Amino acid sequence: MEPKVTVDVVIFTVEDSELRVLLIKRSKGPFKGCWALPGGFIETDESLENAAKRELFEETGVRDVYLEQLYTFGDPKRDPRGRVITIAYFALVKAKKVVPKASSDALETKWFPAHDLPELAFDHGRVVQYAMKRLRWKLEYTTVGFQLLPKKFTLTQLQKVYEIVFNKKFDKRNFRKKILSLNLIKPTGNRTMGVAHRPAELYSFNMRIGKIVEIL
Amino acid sequence: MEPKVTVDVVIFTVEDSELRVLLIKRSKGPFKGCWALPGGFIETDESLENAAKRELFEETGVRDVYLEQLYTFGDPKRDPRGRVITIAYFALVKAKKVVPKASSDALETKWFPAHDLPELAFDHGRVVQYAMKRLRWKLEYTTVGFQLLPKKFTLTQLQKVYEIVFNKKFDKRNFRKKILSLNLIKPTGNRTMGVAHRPAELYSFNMRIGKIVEIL
DNA sequence: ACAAAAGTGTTGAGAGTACACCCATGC
DNA sequence: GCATGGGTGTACTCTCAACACTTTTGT
Repeated sequence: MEPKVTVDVVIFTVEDSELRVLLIKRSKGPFKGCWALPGGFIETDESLENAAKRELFEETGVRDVYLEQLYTFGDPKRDPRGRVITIAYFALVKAKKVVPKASSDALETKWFPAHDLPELAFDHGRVVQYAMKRLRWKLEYTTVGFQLLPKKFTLTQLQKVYEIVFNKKFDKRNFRKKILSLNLIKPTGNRTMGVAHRPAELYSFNMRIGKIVEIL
Repeated sequence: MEPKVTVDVVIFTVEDSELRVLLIKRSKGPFKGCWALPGGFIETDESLENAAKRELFEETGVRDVYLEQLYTFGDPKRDPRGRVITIAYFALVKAKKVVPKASSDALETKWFPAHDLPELAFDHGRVVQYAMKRLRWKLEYTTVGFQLLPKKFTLTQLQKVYEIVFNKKFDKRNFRKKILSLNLIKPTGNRTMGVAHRPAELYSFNMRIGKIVEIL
């Protein structure tokens, strides 16, 4: 008896000073009506990464975002239908690009605050916890954080992303000193406009979009 | 058409000042007669981790060693028989404990130097490369290194493990200062005996066997 | 003028790195 | 007594953390 294989994707974004996860309300199968991670069975002749990209696109309409394999969950009892193994991925998207859509699997698709999730189907609660641990690690030791921001961004926006993910404040001067010393971003010469205070310099990431650097 | 699912285990040890990987010579199926990682199909009602432990025990006769999930490889073309997804694990064992055995899958079981491997079946070459990257990382940021040593060990033995895995020399004084400042090990009061030079203090790991600590 | 966020330097503590000699034992 | 690995301290550099005020804009 062969097991079935699915991919599930933990899709993160930062919006309104909050870390959010995209969930779907299941329209069929076990846990019908329950919130769950977007995902589905892999197709023949489709690599695991492509399956994850396909699921991501079906739920959010975005392509070309940061995506990495997270962990494979295979407890024999994790799905009441029988043996189902899931390869979990995690993705970072820019909030504005996403148009959550309903699909054949989902009655509804919605962003939830990562720190206040509903009960999830299967072992998806554990999967999200694991993804958040990985996200913190990645933000600390690589440049994935830029994936959550638009092409041009202010240092304050960047700092906010870090503060939201780590759920703690950083010192403004130290943060800026550290970031600038890494030579990963450069000022564009443009500034924010129409704000009721001093305008901020807009920076851009030096690397080609999607390139992730380890900063150990 | 459901995919098949296997687990493969990259088993490392350190012996004779060398990092080694355990390989089997395949007795059947594709790549018959070729060297490959130990592994096999998962059984119904067996968790992924238990499947990996079972494979490890079948090939080496050891239990209760360090084992962690590495990555899942699922390229549609990785196995000529059809769609086979493999969940790779990596394990660290103490060389002396292992009695490589032949098994139903293997004509022969042998340790190979990690830096001089033969051509491997499937995509196992890539799997081993990935495992070595993870091993270096783990050794740098956690205490898994102790898994490769006997209960009592000298600081020089410990340093050798690090030098072998990283393939570079460390300064003796700095290494000892660093290790001792972490308070992970304590002197046992015993010393090496019968050596043609000054005997060395034997240390032991503070934590219960198998406990891994992050040292970020 | 006032509210609101942008921007900017210095100091002290701790960690990492480089480096050379004496010690205890077996033969 | 000599060969072999065991064991030890100091000085410099660099990174991280703590800390407060001035600037620019819109209203």
